[in-house]
Amino acid sequence: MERSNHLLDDQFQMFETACRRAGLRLTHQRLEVYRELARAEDHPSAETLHQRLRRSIPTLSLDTVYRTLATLACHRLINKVDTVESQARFEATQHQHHHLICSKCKQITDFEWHSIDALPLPAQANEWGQVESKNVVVYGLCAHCQ
Amino acid sequence: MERSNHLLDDQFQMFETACRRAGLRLTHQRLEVYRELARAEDHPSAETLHQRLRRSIPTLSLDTVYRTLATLACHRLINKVDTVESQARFEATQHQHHHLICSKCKQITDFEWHSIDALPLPAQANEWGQVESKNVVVYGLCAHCQ
DNA sequence: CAAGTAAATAAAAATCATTTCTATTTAAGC
DNA sequence: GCTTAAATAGAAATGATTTTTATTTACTTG
Ligand SMILES: [Mn+2]
Ligand SMILES: [Mn+2]
Ligand SMILES: [Zn+2]
Ligand SMILES: [Zn+2]
Repeated sequence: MERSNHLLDDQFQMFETACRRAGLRLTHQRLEVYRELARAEDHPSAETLHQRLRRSIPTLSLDTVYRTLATLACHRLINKVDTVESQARFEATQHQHHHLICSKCKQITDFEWHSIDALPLPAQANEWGQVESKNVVVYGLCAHCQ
Repeated sequence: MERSNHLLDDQFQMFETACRRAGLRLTHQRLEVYRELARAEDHPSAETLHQRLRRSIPTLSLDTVYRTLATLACHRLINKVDTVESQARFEATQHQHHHLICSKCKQITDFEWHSIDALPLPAQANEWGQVESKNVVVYGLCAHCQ
């Protein structure tokens, strides 16, 4: 289930290019925050990411993690995930997918649903405005929490 | 587009019954918080609701609004809406629907999509655990913000 | 490959959203 | 009406995130 290093390297190359295009400097911290998020499969919060990164960059400050995540989300290089939780959660992947969220343990799991992706929105939605994204959020109890 | 007073009255009767069943006291504040939320069509935050309610109940405290919303959400009498925003937003309606969220003005609009409601989730989701809810969140720019 | 410069960082303080604490009030059962 | 546990108001505390400021650093230009 884990993405290959090769694919991650590709993603990382694209990230550096995208930063340059966006006029964002390639700082050590920024690269490492992105790399850690890209490696993660659990939609970590800023705090979680900070804890993980401290092992390799002990001086990294939490506000830098927050600032970096905000900057990257603003440039659409990462996504802030919709949840009902107090801590915001993030992901680096750009592939179209949806979320299963456990009401109990708050774990967020990706899933694919191509028939939805292909289905056009109802007329009401198109009249509303210009659609940018369309995602399904499923709540429930994961197998582990039942 | 506004719900009739008759329907609101019905909803309100059901709310009182549900509170009794849940062992929740029918306090003036609780009834008014619910009534104000049921009347609202804009998925207000706790703060917004508090501002509106202060007109009629000047002594109502903000923490009571927060506490009440948390209690009612816990008993499934209202919903906390999934968003990427910092302030939590709420709705009283229980009918199955989905959300259009404007990335700019953050306005949340309801829409219906019956073909999705009827469509079974992919196998991957059913293996994940016990599903409780399934909602679509659409981001984009509303007509007004374009 | 040195400056020069604007952007980014670390650390601390501030702010915003929400929760907790405590004394007081009140709904509901008797 | 009286009792009692639940709910409220107001204040203080907490948790998450943002802002401020002085310092450092990536990238430009000569
Ligand atoms: Mn995801
Ligand atoms: Mn709604
Ligand atoms: Zn779980
Ligand atoms: Zn808008």
